Amino acid sequence: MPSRLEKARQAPDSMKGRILEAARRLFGEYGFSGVTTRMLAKEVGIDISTLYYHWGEKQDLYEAVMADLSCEIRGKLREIERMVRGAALSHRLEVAIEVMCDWLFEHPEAAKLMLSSYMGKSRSAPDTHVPIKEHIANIAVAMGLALDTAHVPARANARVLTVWNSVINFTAGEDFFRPLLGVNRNEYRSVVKETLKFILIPAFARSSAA
Amino acid sequence: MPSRLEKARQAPDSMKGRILEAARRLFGEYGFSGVTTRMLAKEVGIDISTLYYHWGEKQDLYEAVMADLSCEIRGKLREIERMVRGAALSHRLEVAIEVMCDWLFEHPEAAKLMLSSYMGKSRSAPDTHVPIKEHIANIAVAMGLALDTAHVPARANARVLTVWNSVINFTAGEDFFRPLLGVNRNEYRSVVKETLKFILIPAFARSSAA
DNA sequence: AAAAGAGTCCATCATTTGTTGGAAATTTAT
DNA sequence: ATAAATTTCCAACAAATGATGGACTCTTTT
Repeated sequence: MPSRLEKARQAPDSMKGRILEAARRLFGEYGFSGVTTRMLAKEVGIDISTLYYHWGEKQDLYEAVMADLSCEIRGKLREIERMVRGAALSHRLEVAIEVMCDWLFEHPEAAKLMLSSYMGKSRSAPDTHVPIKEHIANIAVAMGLALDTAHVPARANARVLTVWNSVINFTAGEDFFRPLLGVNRNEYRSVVKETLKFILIPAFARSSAA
Repeated sequence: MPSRLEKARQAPDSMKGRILEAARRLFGEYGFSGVTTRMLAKEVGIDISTLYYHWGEKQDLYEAVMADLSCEIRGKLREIERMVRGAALSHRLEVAIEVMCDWLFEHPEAAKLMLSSYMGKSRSAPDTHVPIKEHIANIAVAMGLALDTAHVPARANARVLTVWNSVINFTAGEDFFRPLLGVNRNEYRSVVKETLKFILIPAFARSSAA
């Protein structure tokens, strides 16, 4: 039996990887309690016990999904940090919004999983939050809102969180917001990016000029 | 047996009202699938069948919760509209943020319910979204982003949605964000308001001056 | 006081759900 | 080719869950 504490990424064509991928999609769509082991097995096209064989209990699988996601987010943020290092603040923000939106629009489950991780308790106790705290602190420093990641003022963190949340929201909620705006997929994506830049950049540009 | 299509608000001391209140709290906290009829009954301190007697199936109760919430939101938005009618745009925004935050901080389940209504599908089909579309359009007109509620550009709606979502997020996610900022309840509330005003007002003030 | 009605609870049922043991099938090693 | 290990499926179980019928209690009406 394969280890359940496996940290390495799963090959997407392996059974273990296929299960993880389906779990991510379904957990993102219906939440932890909204997904049954039978739904998962059916989605992958396998028997329930095969699922248990690879990942153990439902909660273990959920935790694996969150750990995997967390790892991916961390990588993405580092990538962005590398891209904008040394640039002007408004340019940094613009690139960050652009890149995060592009990625999250292609992985809406990721945004949904993070949202339910922030907002939702579950009586079945998968308290596996994505460890976003460090990332927020890093971004705050990168944006010049703080001098050192160990001492970031609450105000600075709150400002970063506002940006972060706005991106997560529009990507996670596309199915609900897009009909509301009456636009197609491509239009939605460009309107969202435009709006986020329009709203978020001026505030920070001003504070950086001051 | 009382009608299940009852539209009027329930007296908060009646059994039907107490059940609705508990349902709102629990559905907000754990989501539709995360709440069992037994949890609900226990929360109110009654038997399961009493619950069924008053509200029928679980889905009916959930829909009642959402309808009630929707009604309350509508009232709150009208109240805000009345308060800021005729004022300058930046003042309108400030008051709207202030009042909505105050109310949602006192009713965090409301914010959580709306979020899960936007983001989450459920296989048990309570597709009862809060009809936010009209409200967003009204706000857009009130903010001078559109001339008439029937023809609001997607851009305008998207901007209003950004504001709306930011407020919802910080109020719904207090339990997660507050430890992250390392502040107490009162500090959190004031930091959130300050941050929202700091970020959201400049963008609109600029566009209004142009 | 008696009857009618409304509200609550107990016991129970049928399904769903998480989970497991063990047999069959498939792959890998010898 | 044969044995060993790995992977998959079938069948089943116990607990949890949504839902209901009927008895009991309390209030209101006549």
